[in-house]
Amino acid sequence: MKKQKISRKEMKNLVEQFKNHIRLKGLKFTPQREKIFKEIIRTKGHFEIEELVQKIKKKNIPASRATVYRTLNIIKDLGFIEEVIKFKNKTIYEVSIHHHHDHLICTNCGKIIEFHEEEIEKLQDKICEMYDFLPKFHRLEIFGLCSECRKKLKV
Amino acid sequence: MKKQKISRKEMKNLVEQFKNHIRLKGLKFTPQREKIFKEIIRTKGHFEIEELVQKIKKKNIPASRATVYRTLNIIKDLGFIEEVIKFKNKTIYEVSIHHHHDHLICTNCGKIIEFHEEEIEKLQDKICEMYDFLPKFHRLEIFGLCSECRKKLKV
DNA sequence: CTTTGTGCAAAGATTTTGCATTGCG
DNA sequence: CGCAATGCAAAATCTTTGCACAAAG
Repeated sequence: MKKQKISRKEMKNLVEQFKNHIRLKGLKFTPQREKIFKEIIRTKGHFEIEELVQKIKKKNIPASRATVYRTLNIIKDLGFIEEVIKFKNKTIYEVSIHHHHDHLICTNCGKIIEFHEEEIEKLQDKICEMYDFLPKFHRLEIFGLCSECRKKLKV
Repeated sequence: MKKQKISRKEMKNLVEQFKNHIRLKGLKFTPQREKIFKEIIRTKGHFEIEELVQKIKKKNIPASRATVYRTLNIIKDLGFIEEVIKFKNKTIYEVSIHHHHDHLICTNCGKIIEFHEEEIEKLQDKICEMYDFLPKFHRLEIFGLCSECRKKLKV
């Protein structure tokens, strides 16, 4: 799975969106919020809060742990990042806008393989229609053993 | 979605399984473990730890919070309950053996609608084959607005 | 009897919050 | 300027752990 870096233009766009959303809510657009948002967006994939806090500390971005948590919640409420999954005692976030895939998660080594299957997406839409349910996003995770662990464990 | 109660026979069977598994691991089968296990199994669907702790307290089952946590982890390792999902700050467990369905989760009211779609299951198997991945269990969750909240919010 | 389990309270880990101060709009 | 955001440290949650005692096998 190739991860192309997000373009400068794309990022600018997203930050603009974020700014608008934040202002619409009567909140303020601060340097901290901008930088935290950018850090998150750059995470193409999954991330943990602690990881983010460390990254921010390392880059000398002036934002306290409390601010990171608070900002994270705002960004979540605005829908830029997705609800959390918890696996093996680690809480993992995902960036919604990058999330056009589902996951195979190895319960042995923790590896996450991404995939995308259009047919499944279609079936999901069908189900939502059946239940008159308006989907915002979804996640599909299959837990099991990856190829390597299978060999190692001989199963 | 109808929830038939688990039969006495079924329960006995499961407890027996649990006992065997636990002994195979060189662990001991204690009254606390049995009772906690039964409480969990009776939960046809989703449950939170705190809920379980309270239920146990209310029923005067002699098991401390620590024992509940410890037992929960054993039961999880043995595969009777599934990895955790975290949504809206609540950590939710699921009983694997009851879990033959997927979920529509309303992000507004928190309602959980269960569904099962054989086609999706088949497609998942196909994908696992493609990646030489051995599936143990999966979860598919679609987040969005349920019929009622749609009407209420007029979307 | 030996080894593991239990309860308790304390320690860890993670996330939230009160308050004085700073800074966006 | 006024109201919201920030930083800090303290508080609130959630979960694990050390230790002395109890109980399973």
